Amino acid sequence: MPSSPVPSRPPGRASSPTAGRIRKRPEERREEIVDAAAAIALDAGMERITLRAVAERLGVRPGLITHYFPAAEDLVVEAFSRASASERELFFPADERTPIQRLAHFVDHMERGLSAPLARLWLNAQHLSRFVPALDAALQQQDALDRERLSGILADGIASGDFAEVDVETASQRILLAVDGTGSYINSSAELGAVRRGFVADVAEWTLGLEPGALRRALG
Amino acid sequence: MPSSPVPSRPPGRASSPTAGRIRKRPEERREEIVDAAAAIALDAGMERITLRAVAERLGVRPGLITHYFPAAEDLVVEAFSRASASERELFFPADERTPIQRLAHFVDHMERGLSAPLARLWLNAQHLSRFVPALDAALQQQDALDRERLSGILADGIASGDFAEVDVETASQRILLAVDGTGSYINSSAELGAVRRGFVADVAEWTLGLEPGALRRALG
DNA sequence: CAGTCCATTGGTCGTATGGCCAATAAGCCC
DNA sequence: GGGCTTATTGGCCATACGACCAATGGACTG
Repeated sequence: MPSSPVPSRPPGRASSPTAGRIRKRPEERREEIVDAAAAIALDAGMERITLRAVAERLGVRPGLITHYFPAAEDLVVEAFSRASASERELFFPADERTPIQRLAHFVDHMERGLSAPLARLWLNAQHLSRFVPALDAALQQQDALDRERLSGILADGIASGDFAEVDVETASQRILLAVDGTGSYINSSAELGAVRRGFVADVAEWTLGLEPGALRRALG
Repeated sequence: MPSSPVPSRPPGRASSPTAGRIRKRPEERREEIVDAAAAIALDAGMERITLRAVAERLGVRPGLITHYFPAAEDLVVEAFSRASASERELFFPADERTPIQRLAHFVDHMERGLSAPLARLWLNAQHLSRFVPALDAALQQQDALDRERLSGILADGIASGDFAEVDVETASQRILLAVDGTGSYINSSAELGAVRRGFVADVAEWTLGLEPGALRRALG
């Protein structure tokens, strides 16, 4: 995710103490920092976003991170939003399939565990927002975006007659509640049973008036 | 929760540097420590269980906590198990009501938000178990106990004809998945809408073949 | 080419953590 | 009552964190 994996250091040895100083445009550097923090959040957890960790990943001194984010907490929040937004695209492909196929893709993506990093991040943020009000706000925002996307699919499906004429807002909230319920086990080492694996699909079919198995069959 | 809130210090001023040294039976002291840690976990979060915080709550020196828990992490795990187990009793009253009433009580207890501390603790543990394998194990154990309790109610209800003849294991897992989904919003400042508030009841009624509203009516 | 701005560095400070250890004293046993 | 076990203390250490600041030097402007 970081736009430049490691800043190319001029001659000298790899970690030469006299390593060259690379000056970048503020916007570019800021992007780099947020990207690095988002990457850390995804694969090590948000509490691992420290000035030192981010700086090291970028081959830069910790003070520089402080320069861009005087309050480290703000970086954490921004990193979450970025990581969350970028992962969302994997869930909701912007192609032109039918509503039921798009919903099936969404459900399937999760049953296969392809969203594990995002699920972990989500759980992480849900807990951490207990201590970081700004993160709570960012979480609500990202949640609203998800609900919006899902509601769009559901509305299309109801219009096309694929789904029963249920309240879109209720249905999307229920499905996302099922997603959260399933996701809350993401860090568990227990084997994933059929009930948990199929919960989102079951809830979706129940609340949308589909016959059991309809989503799985829609994958084609 | 701590059996003795603050150890009575002999004469002298409250925080006298020459405060008396109180020697307790190891088992008793150990209980005290776990209780204090559990209390901290419930109202401040498990990451706030530190040697110093626990020691201060007991009016004792941090080194004493280390004496009983050479690895602080073990205290965290034990504190979680204790807090979780003690809160469980509030959910599953051991009285002699009908299955549907017991289930209704369980659902109602949550809709009213009476289980907020436990929900927060649960979310806390679900996230933290990512980094603490022993906590993951404890979490699975507590989860199994919950499922056992709930399954007992469901089995009774099916036997009595109150619930449809569904698979008990599937039903209890689904209901607890709904609980987890709802609980994942416990730290959100967003107002709790009707959909989220009623999700557990809706899922329970759906999966147990009850008519909508049956649980709410069973409260009497 | 000289001057200015500010991105970047290197270093320091205060705080908090878990862990370790020797000294102390409380209470039990003989 | 004397001695022994060990619960408890007080102190120290290494580490990691966020924050702050003066000095440096890269790049742009005139």
